[in-house]
Amino acid sequence: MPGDADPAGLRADARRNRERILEAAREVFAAQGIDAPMSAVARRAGVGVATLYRRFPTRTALATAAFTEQLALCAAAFDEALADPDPGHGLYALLEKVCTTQVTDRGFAPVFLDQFPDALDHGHERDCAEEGLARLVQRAREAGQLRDDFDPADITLLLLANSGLAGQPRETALAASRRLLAYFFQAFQTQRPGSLPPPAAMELCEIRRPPGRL
Amino acid sequence: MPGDADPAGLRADARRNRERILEAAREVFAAQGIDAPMSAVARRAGVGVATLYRRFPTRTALATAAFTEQLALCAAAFDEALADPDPGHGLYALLEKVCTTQVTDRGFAPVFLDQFPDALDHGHERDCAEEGLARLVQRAREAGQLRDDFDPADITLLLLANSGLAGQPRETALAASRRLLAYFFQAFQTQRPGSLPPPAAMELCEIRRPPGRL
DNA sequence: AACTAAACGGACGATGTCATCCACTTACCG
DNA sequence: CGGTAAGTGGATGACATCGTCCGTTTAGTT
Repeated sequence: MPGDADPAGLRADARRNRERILEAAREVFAAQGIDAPMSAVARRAGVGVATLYRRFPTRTALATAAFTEQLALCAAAFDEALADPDPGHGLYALLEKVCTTQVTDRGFAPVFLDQFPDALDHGHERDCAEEGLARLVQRAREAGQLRDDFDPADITLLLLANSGLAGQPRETALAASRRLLAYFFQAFQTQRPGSLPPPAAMELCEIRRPPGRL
Repeated sequence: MPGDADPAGLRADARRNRERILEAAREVFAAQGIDAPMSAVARRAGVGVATLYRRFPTRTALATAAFTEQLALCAAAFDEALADPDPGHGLYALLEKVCTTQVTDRGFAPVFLDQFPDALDHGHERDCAEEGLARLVQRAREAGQLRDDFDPADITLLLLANSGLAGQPRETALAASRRLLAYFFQAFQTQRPGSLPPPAAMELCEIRRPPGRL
């Protein structure tokens, strides 16, 4: 993918502008959502649109680069979760981290979901993330911290549900996300007599601009 | 609001076209989301854009009119829930109905949430819907079917979370929604030692085009 | 059948975004 | 310094959608 070509090879001023663009993109995307006008990003960065397009040929390239840091944080949380001796706690901490970011940064959710589970890969082999997640779930289940009929797809379910909270004012969304997570985790732990409806294999990258403004 | 002026006063052909437009709007909105081009609706209805705009001056007017039927169904479910001798069951049935519609009809969620709780009003006095919902919750709690720290705002939370599932393929979304609802209800019923994070008072009508396409 | 007001639909100007082009500027190297 | 390639930014054309205007068609009446 162009746009993330080694920034070290750039001239000093270009590298400076690249950073300003990324910062502007984070701000604008967080505030207006992922499909804010490119020109708005350029204006905020104090550069011309040409500079923006030269550095990041597509919106996707820009968004991906802009949220690399957040993605890295998620990946780190993923590693932590895998390393945590208490798998249930590790899983919870991971999901809390991701949910918080999803709900705080307006534009992050689409980027993240689009890249998921690659997003959590972060230097691991391909498919390692998905596998690691499965392992995390398995360990938590064996530790008696997840009900038997829990399915890894329920993670996806949680993340999608959480993404529905984005767009609320920041504090509200944060509070809502935490309560949602708490509800979910209590349900994840408590086995109940009746069986659950079957899990659905969701296409995470298929997140489409659902709500839209009225 | 114009657009829903008594259709009975219209000429026969105009009334016919009005129906075709509404049907087309339901189809197009369901398929492409609420901000599909107005011209697409007109084309599908087999009328010119002028006809569309004459009948429904704004997108909101069109969307509201198009989903009136679904809104009425929700309102009916609301009445049923209030009448149900088993308040827990009534509440569940109501939410299942709303969640299913939200997830099935792409464009319904924004319209519904924008009108909520008016949407459930349906002939009652203003604020009656919200009050009725509170009563429903209260009754269910007294019947021991809801935990003590359940908050009416958790209904909102559930609806928003469910709206995050829209945009998935129809069958997937349906399955996911049902599983989500099951998880939620188990959590709603099961009191647990630790306390929940506080509920957040969410602005339902503040649903903004969050995800957007990457 | 003839008349008229209602209804129609395509054309059109306005607006906003995208993404490229090109003439000008500037950082870096000798 | 001075040369030059990299970098820049605004102008620009392509494109899509919006919402209105207006000449034409048609339903309903006499």
